[in-house]
Amino acid sequence: MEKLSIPKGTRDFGQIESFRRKYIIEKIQSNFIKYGFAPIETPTMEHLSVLTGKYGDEGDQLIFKVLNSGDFLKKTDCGDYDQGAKTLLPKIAEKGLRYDLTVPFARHVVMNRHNITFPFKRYQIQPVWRADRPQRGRYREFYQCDADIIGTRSYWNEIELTLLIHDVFKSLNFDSFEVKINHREVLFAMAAAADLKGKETPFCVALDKIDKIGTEKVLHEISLLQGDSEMVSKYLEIIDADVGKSLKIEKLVKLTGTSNKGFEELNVFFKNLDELTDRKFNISLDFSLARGLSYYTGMIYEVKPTEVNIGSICGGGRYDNLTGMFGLKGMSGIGISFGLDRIYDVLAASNLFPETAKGGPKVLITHLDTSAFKHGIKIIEKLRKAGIAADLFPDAVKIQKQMNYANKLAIPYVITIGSEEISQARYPLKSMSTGEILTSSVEGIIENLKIDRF
RNA sequence: GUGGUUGUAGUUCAGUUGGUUAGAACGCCUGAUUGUGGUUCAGGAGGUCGCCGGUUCAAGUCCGGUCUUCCACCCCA
Repeated sequence: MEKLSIPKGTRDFGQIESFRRKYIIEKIQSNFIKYGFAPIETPTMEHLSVLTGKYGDEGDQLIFKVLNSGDFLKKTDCGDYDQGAKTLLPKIAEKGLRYDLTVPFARHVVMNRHNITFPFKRYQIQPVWRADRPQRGRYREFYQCDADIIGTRSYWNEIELTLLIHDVFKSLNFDSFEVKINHREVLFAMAAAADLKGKETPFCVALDKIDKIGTEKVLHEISLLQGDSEMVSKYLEIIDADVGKSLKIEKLVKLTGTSNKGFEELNVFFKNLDELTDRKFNISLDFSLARGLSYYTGMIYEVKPTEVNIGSICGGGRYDNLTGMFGLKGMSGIGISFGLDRIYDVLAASNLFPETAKGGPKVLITHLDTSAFKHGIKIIEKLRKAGIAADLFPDAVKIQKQMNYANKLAIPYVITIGSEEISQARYPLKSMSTGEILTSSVEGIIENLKIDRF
């Protein structure tokens, strides 16, 4: 028989991993709720017509397609085969696994537009699938945690989501991250002023790589686009300049000779952020930040860990016409997406999971004979009613084995029951870390466990 | 999608220019130890060397394919 395995880029999560993932999800979710978002869920599969064409040609290739059920070759003939995959595909597959949560969300909004009250705030925490080649921090199945506000253009949305980013990472005790801000309109102005109109995308893609490949190579890559290289090298100077945000904006306005609403919105954003909150932020204005997804039209942001090299762990931005792809125009919105799997990797690398994020019982009841086991059932009922995660060792085996079980599972407390305990109704509560034993009534044990006395 | 890389016990890894019965450490199981775990000691189980094919008297070792791992591109959470 073949060796058992799981598909490339997918993973099993053991008990500790699962519990830790739940811990992160719980923190993100409670912050979403605190900020007034309510959940929705969408199906794992969407029609390919919903998914394709929304992520660019590259993206379309990375969508997992679902083969039609039954005889999927029924609608095809030899000619289709000769024409190649592009012709054949729509005839054998009409569904695909969702690639992100934003496009299904847009579809949901358009489908339910008459029942939705705008502005609509929803959050969504579900897995997505990409047929990418796996790498560090890059999986074929991974979770996104999205929060979007759609149907409003208020400057407050940008502020609110920024505060949300702060609060989420704060609640995870994680502070070595940097929030980067930019604006799509500013990028367009930069491209236009450098004679690169119509080549915005390759311009942005090249600019975005500045951290990775350095200014020299970025300059070279952009020079291949045949724009105004001198202008571009001045951009790079401003990007590197160690000056305040408003001055940076001012310099770029002067250089490009244009001042569209992007520049203005950035100014307003930073001014408001300073006025409205005393939260400590590592937040910067980075004119090289581009972000891949093409549907963004306004402010964009990205969160990168500063001490772990794993790419971005959170990103988002404003889009003016997300639902336009499904025929509903004039619906502005803004969204954010936390990458659960990468956040997990970063917290693991930084050793930031609390001891409590491991699950399992808090106390194990061990027993010396069958009557002790039966008595244990009564005790465990009381413990569980009191809300204590408790377990009763299920088999009649030597006490060493039972202790060993508690030890292996890192169960912090053990109660041992024998004939003496039954007759006196007092039980020894042992701390597995210190070895100390406290003997008391069941009520006393419950009290001790609730406050972690020792 | 392009280029490279990895695969031997549950885990981390040895394994010489192809040559008898493939090793270690840790982990696991049993006992020393019939009401209290972690230490120690003694013993034990566990591998068709990723899979398929080829070269050879002989393949864990060489060759081809395939899958997998990780990495660099592309792109991205």
